[in-house]
Amino acid sequence: MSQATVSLVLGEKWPGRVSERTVETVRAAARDLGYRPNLAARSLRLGRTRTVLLVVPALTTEFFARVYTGAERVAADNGFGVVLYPSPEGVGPARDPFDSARASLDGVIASSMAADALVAVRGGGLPLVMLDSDPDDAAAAATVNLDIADGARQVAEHLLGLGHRRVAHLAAAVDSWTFRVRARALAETVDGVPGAALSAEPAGLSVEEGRRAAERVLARPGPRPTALVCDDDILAAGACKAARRLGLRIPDDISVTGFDDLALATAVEPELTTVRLSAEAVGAAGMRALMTLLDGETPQDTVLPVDLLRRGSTAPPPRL
Amino acid sequence: MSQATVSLVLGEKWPGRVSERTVETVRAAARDLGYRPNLAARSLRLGRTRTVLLVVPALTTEFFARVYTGAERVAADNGFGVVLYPSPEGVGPARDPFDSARASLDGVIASSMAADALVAVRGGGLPLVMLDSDPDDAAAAATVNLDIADGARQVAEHLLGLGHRRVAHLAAAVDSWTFRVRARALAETVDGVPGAALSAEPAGLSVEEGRRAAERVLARPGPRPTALVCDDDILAAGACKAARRLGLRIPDDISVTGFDDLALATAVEPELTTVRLSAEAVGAAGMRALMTLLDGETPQDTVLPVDLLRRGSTAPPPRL
DNA sequence: TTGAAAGCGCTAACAC
DNA sequence: GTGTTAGCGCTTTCAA
Repeated sequence: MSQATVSLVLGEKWPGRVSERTVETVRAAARDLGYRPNLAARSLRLGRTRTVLLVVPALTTEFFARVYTGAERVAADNGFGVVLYPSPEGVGPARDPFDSARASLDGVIASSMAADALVAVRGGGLPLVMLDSDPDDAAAAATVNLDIADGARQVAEHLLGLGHRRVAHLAAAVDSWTFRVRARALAETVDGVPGAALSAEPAGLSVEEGRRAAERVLARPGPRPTALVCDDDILAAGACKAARRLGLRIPDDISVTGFDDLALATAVEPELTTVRLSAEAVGAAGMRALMTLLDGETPQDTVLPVDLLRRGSTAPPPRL
Repeated sequence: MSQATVSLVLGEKWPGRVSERTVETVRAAARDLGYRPNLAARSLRLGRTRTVLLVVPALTTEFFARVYTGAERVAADNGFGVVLYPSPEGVGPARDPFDSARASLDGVIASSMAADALVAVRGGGLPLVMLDSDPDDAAAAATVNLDIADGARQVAEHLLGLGHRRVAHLAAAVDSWTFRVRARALAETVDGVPGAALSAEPAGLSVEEGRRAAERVLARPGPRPTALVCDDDILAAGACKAARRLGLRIPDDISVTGFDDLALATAVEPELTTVRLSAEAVGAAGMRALMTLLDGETPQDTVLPVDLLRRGSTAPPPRL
């Protein structure tokens, strides 16, 4: 029995070339011997690795863990593996993502938030799908976005509809497309209502920094905002803590909104009004786009819808 | 210039065999050409892949995302890559982890909670490090544990010291060593104090299920427990919600404790008294043990210390 | 100090 | 319908 025959059978390329009887023999032998193909050899021969790199800013945020989960599922369905490159937070020289990924790669999916790693990724010359990033960016063969602008608009309209006129935006202190979009859509919507005013305050992406930013906002001279729009749920949790420390009740005295709908959003009291972003869908759509690309076709840019979840942290502003 | 010379230089095996001048020439050329060694070929030749599989129950829980982060850091320092196998939650046939990992593997690190995947892992014949699992388990060449028993004891002593005598345990409905240890240590400590009683209530690992379990506990006939010990912070967040729905104040009417010290623990109000488990340290120690194993040495079993963080969710029980 | 050559395990083209 | 063979890119042994 030759190697070639075995390869044909195990690669499901035998119909019309190998007899049924031989096929059975091969399969039985493979099973009995516990045969496992050597992936390194296969990769070497084929020049493809069936491995994809996913570049995310950090895994410890539930959001990107979910993105990974969605991406991994689709990859597995296509016989691909996913290697993660969590771009190092803060200081320290970013390791070369292509070196860190011990495997050779067939393609890359990258979040726009993993800014540090992007330069290297762009230079990689590999098929690239960008997540949640500027669709006009020429580097990516495809982009998968959430309709973040619509989400921000829905938040603003919800709040304005409740009667809020002084809104403060706790804006993520991260220079990334997704946060710029939030700020712009929010500003446009609020500006569209006479007498409504928006202020912004930058905040690092943690509960603690969210709390401090909210305290700065609430300590400002002049009339206090009646609603705090936060760039994500973590910030919103921090904002709630700040409000409570100052003796303000949520939502009676002040409304708070988040983004993402993390587990956190329903763990806090009151539950957060937030914009649900389906992180798993982002990961899955990103991987699907990359698979299309690897098949030599051109994937469509995807924009995934988002919904506003009205929960307990928003209400009409207090009467004067 | 031959392949061999280049290989020697790039593999840092040249001293005494290649002239300094040639070394420089090779390095310059490699840089100019942007040469990247083909890992598949190297793996094929060496029979080792410098890739490790990390088996975790789910990434979307912050805890295991942190374990990955710690493991990945140590792996990268040793020139290894990490492939994740998040064992499928709930139903569905578990894919073969060795198939899912597209690379061939040099070793495996597995959490005891990823029960489904374990059978396949054990059969792999690869060096295996188990995380947070029974040290008597013979399958693993090494175990890395947290001193969970000590954590549970500290929680119990803290509560007993505050004067609590009726304690309920919201026990994770997962059959895993780590949770059995918590239950046992808690029971032993409470039993050591005359007049103190412990009851247990199983709960799925989510805020919602934690809330329901706590509601069951608090609705039981007879005197209400004055403290709720929860197997993790997520459950504790649910328990807090249950208490509040019943009009109980935390910690005045009832104390609540968690485990893990997730971001959630300080996001809720009041902040949770909890046992800090350093998930990153677990991942890092696990990877270090595996590296030792791959060097042909025998790693020590590791037990990492834990600390009780006393925060706002515990206080003396209400006076009768 | 450098080069030539073998071979890791696989797949695909081609010969039988 | 099956077998033979070349060669993917690398490391290592051995010869020059």
